[in-house]
Amino acid sequence: MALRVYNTLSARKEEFVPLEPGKVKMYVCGVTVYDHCHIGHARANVVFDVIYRYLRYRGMDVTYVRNYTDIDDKIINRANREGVPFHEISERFIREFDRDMEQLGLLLPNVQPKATEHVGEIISLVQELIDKGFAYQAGGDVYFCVERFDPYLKLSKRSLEEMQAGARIDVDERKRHPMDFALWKEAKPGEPFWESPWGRGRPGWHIECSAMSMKYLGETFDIHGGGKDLIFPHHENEIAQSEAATGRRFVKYWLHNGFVNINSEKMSKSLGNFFTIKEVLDKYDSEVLRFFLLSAHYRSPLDFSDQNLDEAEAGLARIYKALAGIEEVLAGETPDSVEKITPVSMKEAERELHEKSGSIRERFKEAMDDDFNTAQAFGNVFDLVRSINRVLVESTEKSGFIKALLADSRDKIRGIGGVLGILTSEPVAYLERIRGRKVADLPISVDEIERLIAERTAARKSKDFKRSDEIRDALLARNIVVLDGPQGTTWKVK
RNA sequence: GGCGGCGUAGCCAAGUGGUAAGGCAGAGGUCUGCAAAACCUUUAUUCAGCGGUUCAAAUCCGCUCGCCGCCUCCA
Repeated sequence: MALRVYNTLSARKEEFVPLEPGKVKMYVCGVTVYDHCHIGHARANVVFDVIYRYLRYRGMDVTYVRNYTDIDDKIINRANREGVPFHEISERFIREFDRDMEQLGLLLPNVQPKATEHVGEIISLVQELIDKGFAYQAGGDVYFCVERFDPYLKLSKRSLEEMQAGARIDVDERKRHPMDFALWKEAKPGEPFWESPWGRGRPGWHIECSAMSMKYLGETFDIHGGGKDLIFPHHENEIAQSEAATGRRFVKYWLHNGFVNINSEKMSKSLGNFFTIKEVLDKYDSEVLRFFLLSAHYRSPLDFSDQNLDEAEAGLARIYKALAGIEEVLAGETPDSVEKITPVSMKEAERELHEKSGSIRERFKEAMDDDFNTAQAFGNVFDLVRSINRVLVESTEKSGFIKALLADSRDKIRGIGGVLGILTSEPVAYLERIRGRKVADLPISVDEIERLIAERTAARKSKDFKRSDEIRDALLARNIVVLDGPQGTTWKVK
């Protein structure tokens, strides 16, 4: 079965055929480093991280490039506000970005180029556009001439007339057409600058991505990704600059992720309705956030709320609990491969698990091959989790076959988790980590809880259920739920 | 104003022509000293509404209502 991806350019799902068999060249727009990253940035980066992982899982050799735009008006504005050099701002937020992405468990791209380290390439590209008549100098600025590039707006599927009809576009008499955009900007006094054939200035926004993507991936490459809000103008302008310069198709597949919403409204800086990654990770485990971000299809809007995060936490815990249950049964054993064992007979639940475990990889591939349908993939995983739980409870005698079957299921779930960047922890450790995080917010210590539970266990032993229930109620009143099991009593935070 | 998207159970969310995945929450049962957890069963004759095409539609077409996005920096 073939991988199919939704291409913004054609507005339909297409079979994914890399330009060079077995090799994928992928560029994703990173961030302009002038502020902290919010959950919207987290989504974009997690989504493309999963796409990167999945392509590799599918056996492709992927070259993944993600840039830092480290020179831009916003960076300069912030630097002026704080009275520091612009690179102090960009360096600070590159560090912040790197830390956020590391905490989110992202794989590192192969190349993470910075705009300021590619000014030479940018200048050459601008010069080429001027030489070919697609750009013109106006004072110390250089503009791209949109009317000269016929396919302009093919990605966002609009026309120049439509764009101007209701739009508020800054009138700049130096531009030949109101939609012309800057490739190079003249430096105002006090602003950072590079020497160029047009005087001292800096790159415009957009040109850095054309220059860097083509430098590392070639004039034509497979995948270019980013948030939906980059379709216009950023990606549209990248197409114009790149294709005008090379005369060749720039990108084969354009992939765009949907927004994170707050109360159905786009999370954005200007609305002020955003949460930074750091804030959310103070409250939720990074795997919970990843699981949440992947619980909807990447192109759909995703509503961010505490309730939704709590539900994600509960869902992820369900998977981890099943894995913990398997570890408990195996008790460190490594059973033989399940294929090598022929059971004498199978109970209904075992037969079901055998079948579901046997088909899970195929179903995962099917879901992911359909435009990276992670939500569907989770459905399949939960389906398997239910079968695991059933066997854990119903098959009281854990034969070698059952152990092998459980170990096999565990390995497959972890394998899938690896592609999605979740389920990377030891189950018990994860569950304790989550619990510890919650208990830290309660006015009770782990020591005290365990002391009370020990007291209750003693009471139960002597059949003093009144005292035992008193303790349980007292703990419950402080949000601690007591769980009695065959192996003894455990507890969790409500 | 122009262009585009979305509307599936209490909530979240898959499903683009063949008769509604999954998660959370809820109810009943098994288990338990009683609970909880886990498991089992159960919760949408129906996919915003109204028409149309078809043997067959949540899925295709038209209209209406509601929500959102882009057109300005934005993942």
